[in-house]
Amino acid sequence: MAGSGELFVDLVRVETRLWNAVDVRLRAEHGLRLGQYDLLTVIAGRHECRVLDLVHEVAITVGAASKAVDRLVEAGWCRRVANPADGRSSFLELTPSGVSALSGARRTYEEEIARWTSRLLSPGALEELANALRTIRAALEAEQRP
Amino acid sequence: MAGSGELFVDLVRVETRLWNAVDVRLRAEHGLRLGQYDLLTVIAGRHECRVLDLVHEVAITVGAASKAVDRLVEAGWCRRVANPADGRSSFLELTPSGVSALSGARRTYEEEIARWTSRLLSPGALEELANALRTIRAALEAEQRP
DNA sequence: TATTGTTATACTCTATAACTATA
DNA sequence: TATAGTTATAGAGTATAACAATA
Repeated sequence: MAGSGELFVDLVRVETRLWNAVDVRLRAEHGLRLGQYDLLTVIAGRHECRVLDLVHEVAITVGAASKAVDRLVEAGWCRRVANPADGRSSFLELTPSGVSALSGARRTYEEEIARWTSRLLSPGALEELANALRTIRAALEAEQRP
Repeated sequence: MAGSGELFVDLVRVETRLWNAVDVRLRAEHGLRLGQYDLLTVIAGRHECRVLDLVHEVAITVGAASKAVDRLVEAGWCRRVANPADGRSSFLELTPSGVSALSGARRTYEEEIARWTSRLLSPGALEELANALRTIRAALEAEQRP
């Protein structure tokens, strides 16, 4: 049990610094924040994505998600379309501009992450890391699921 | 190179959810936020800790660090003492109340993190994960060093 | 002139909760 | 009554920059 705390500190520091490194490049080269890139990717990857789906996937509050979507809409990358089955919610869809912003940013995103992962670790160590993170993520989401 | 993006998303989700899980328990059981626990640990672990040392260790801005220290002082966990060698900066020190808050919180912190790491992965997988994170952290800090 | 730290502005996110509309 | 989402408040973070004090 001792030592897990150090592991967590390393996890937090890596996440913070890697997030910042990717964010700096996305903002400079594509005018897109990493948080927005993240949301656009979730919207693109779900069939009928609602605000609450973003909340559960990204683990932010409903209010923050609602305002973040406002900013995506304002930037022209996303729109709300009526949900015919439930008048309380809308489905979120990328606009053509959103699709193109996302695909332009993806190259930078993958490249910067690869600099600190696949170019730094052996294929075996990378695979182990990916497996461990998947395992922990699944356990956390199983318990924290609403 | 493809697939590193997924790894990063898992890293971010694990960090967010694990941070939240620990933060909830620390606030409920010890009246301490995880961000404050983190700063107090850094201060406790450095001989003559200045505000700029927090900035470099935790990767926050100078303004945020200065205000965070104000709140630690206000809570009675920390004090600024004059730096005799440099009148521009102070050394940060834990008060007895800060030392006891930290040691009380440490048990909860280690226990909650262990739930999602050492109790979830084999000793070998845990060791691999710790090594990978240490490697990536060292590389990021070497490049981002001020 | 450069460094350390404080302070200020504007924006984003947090927790929390009131509120509307719909199921 | 419960759920989906919007809106509002206060507190804490971000970026950015002006600023004071000291090196």
